[in-house]
Amino acid sequence: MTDARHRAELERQLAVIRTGTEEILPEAEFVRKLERSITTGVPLRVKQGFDPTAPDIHLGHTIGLRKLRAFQDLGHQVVLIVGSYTALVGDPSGRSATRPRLTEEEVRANAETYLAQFFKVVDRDRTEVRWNGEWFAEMKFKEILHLAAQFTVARMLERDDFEKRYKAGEPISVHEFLYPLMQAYDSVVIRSDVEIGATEQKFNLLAGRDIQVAYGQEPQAILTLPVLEGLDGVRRMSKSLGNYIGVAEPPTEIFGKTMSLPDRLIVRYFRLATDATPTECDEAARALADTSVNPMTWKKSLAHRLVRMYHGAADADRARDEFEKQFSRREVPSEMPVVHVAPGKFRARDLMMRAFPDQYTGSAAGALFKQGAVHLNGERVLDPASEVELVHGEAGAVVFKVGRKYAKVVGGA
RNA sequence: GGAGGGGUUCCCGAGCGGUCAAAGGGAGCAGACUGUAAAUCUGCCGGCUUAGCCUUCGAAGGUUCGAAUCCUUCCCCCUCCA
Repeated sequence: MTDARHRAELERQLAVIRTGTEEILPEAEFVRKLERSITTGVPLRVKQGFDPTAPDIHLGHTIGLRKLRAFQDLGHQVVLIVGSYTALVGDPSGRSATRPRLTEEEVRANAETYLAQFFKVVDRDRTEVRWNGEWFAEMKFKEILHLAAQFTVARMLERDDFEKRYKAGEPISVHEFLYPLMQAYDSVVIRSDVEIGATEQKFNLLAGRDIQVAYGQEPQAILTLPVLEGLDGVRRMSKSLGNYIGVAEPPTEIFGKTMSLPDRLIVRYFRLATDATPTECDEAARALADTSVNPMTWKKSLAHRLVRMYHGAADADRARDEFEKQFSRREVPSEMPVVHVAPGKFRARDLMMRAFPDQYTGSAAGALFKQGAVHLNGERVLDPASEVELVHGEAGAVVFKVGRKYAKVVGGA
């Protein structure tokens, strides 16, 4: 390739990499690395780690994953670190409390679920997967001391989350200080050129640079990605907050959850969580700025797009139809959980609790009746003690609606 | 090692011998309204065979007719000093 060709290729790659990226640090260093990769034909080693703590991948994670995929499509090498050992510590990032520590079995099971979902976005064939237990399990105490000696307590305490916890009088365990160092050491072992992570990971990512230098390596560049707000529209999307849309969730769930998003997040979701082109995103932004446009139309289009990405176009159409049927036209959904119960006479509350196993306590269920939340075959039932007869067979099935949830009870085995 | 402060229901946080299943806020759930948006109003929000009963206020004992509240021991956290 000629210099001009290299130049053009560099620009092309940078444009892709910068899209939806929060920060590249240090930018000039990154550009040099990329340039060198293009001229020498040696792909960049792009690192991302994850801790197998909460195995479900949600849209918040996909921002990073889609960036990894973009790197792959540009010909670079993705290195995924499974934090089997770091998970035993628990990342203090963004945390106001020490994380619970996991057992090794939990870690393994979580990692498997995670990987299956990870490769829905990232290309398996162009990914090197490494478990960091591979090197940490073997590490000698002397080596740990050497690693720990490369960083000072003052710098550790500069971290916003540590500082806040410290000032607030919250406990910080010594082992939590090891977390950034472990993540940094991963970069040394796999000789990372670039590490990507969410903005809140910035400290950990930067620590990698220092540690790589301490171990005689060229420091990695870091690339941070925005944090996606969850369904409440305020707090970050996370499994523990329960405000997430998981990529492995069924089509109707993804569609429905998307529809419950606050309107102001529509464009942001388009940009960060979908494969819509920048032009398409701009179009959505322009349309939504016009107050005569009903945001619902665009939200449906967002929901459809998200389902299509993870389940395909046919499922996306079905999810939309189902949504319109159930919520716009308030009809009974085509599918709902079915529970089989031996026929007989029941108090309404008891049958309702059978319809939604393990979801309600007797008190809670009784309260829902009194609040008018329970519908039985379309009719509101206020008295939890009213008698319901369940006869055998599909024809005598009873459909419960509690709030927005449906379930069917069929008599018989 | 010394001195002091503190552990309350999902979270924050009040209570400091009976009127406490425990104020208030947040989260959550439900009803009305609606676009499963926002805002607003209302109700629920430990459990149960629900006019009553049972189990909760770090743990275990004790005092008392009666304890989240008092005493003892223990566990844990924080701050300051070393």
